Amino acid sequence: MRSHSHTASAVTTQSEAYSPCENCNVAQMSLCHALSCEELRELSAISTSLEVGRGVTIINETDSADYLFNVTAGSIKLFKLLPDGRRQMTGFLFPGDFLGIAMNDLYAYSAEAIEDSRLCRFPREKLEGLLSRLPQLENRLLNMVSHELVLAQDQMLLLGRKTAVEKVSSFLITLVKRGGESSADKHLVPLPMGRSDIGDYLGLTTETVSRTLTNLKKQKIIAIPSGGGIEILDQESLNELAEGLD
Amino acid sequence: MRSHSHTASAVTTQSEAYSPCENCNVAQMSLCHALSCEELRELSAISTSLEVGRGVTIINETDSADYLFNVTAGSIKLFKLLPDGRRQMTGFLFPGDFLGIAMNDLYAYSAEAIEDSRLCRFPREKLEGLLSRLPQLENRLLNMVSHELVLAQDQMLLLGRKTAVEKVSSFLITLVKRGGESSADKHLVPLPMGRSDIGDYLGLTTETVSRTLTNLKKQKIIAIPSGGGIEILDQESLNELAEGLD
DNA sequence: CGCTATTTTGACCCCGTTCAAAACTAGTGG
DNA sequence: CCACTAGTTTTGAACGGGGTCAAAATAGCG
Repeated sequence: MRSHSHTASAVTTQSEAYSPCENCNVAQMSLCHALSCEELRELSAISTSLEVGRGVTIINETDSADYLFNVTAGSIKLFKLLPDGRRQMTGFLFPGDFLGIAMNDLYAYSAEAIEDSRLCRFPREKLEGLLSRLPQLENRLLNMVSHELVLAQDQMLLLGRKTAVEKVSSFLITLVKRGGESSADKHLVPLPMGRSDIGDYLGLTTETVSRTLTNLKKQKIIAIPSGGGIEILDQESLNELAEGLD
Repeated sequence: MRSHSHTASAVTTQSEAYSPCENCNVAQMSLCHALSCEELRELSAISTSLEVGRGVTIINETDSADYLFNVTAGSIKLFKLLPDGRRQMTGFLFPGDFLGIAMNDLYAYSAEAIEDSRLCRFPREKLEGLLSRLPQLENRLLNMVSHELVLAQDQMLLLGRKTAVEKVSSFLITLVKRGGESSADKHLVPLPMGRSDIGDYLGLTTETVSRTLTNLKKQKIIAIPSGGGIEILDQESLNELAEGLD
């Protein structure tokens, strides 16, 4: 039905380098959080840093799940496909997030770089060996996965029960919350992904996302500056729209 | 808008008894899986067995998340609500499943017994103490949460991109897979929850669920015997319908 | 600037919702 | 065993939010 053919070049085009954990910019938010120096050394010993260009496929749904990843720069999209090409985004990842969750040793989703990105890669087998020896690390991973699960449940509520406006408003709000610290002006939200990606994340079509954004713009709740991103003009209204309070 | 007012009696009506872990019927599928005798003894020391009647609320979204639970008998529904009453089921639980995932020490969803059920309850604080001393247990929990996350992602695909027939067919198939071992005749699936619960799980209305089931019945793919449950007559067709292959 | 991909806008349509009523089902008590 | 009630499920008819298809506008880029 629809085609998403960016996956042409498969899992290649990845330049490797010695893992620079010492000056990692996301250590506080990533897997590595709350590890001792010694533990961090052990973890860094099994990790590889790699860069991927925009549009490059990092993992493929149903491929053998040999690695776990931690995003250190850029942004990544996760998605699942139906046989006829319909696509559902299961998440957008930013620095500090991890990916590679598996089911029966197979990846549960595909992942692709939205823009040029950098990742930290851990061989699953070696990491699991470490997990059994470093309870801190395992606990950290448990917390991260639990957090993911809670977000997934929020997304179910959104997908199953919210209207188009509510979906788009909710989406903008989560982006604001995420990029909170990083951006100087908290009200200008970067939008590295395209309308079609957003649609597939919210269970809408590209057209509906576009129409809804234009409506919000007409109501002076947001502004859409050329050059990408969305400016939040009326966060209060947006919050209410997101929860269906009018 | 809509009301779901079974929650009248809050978290009461729970008869407590000394935890009978020794003859637990779900030890192999639950948290307790893969623990040594000694570890099991420690776990059972902090657990309380409790029974809840049909319709009783076990936990409430946004309540302080003081306990984790393991279902040992019956069936439980998990859900989230929007301010105006719209409801999204985030899961149905059966013996062996656990609940109590939290976000900032608050439960992320409400839970209610679909039928008379039994649960094993663990105080979160004590359990977390155990986790740091029993890596086996923490690993087990990590695996269970990861599994939940994968299922949640499947559900996102369903909610965001599948049609009504595809949703209902997928739902029936997951029920078949779950109750696989327990039921003598694999083709008779028990349906303890009502149509409205199913609707709120699939992002549909009661009416659409009903209509879709009647259609499947007319096509001789399922049968709806009086006395509850659904009989799968043509699993092959159901599988194809679930993936949109026609 | 011209070429391509993405986004926006417009017109029409359909799947699932909504609203309403009828048919079941399960208790409860005479 | 039937009558009565209350809840749930099914069926029907009409509507509408978001999808589909198509074309115009805009952005990105060599």
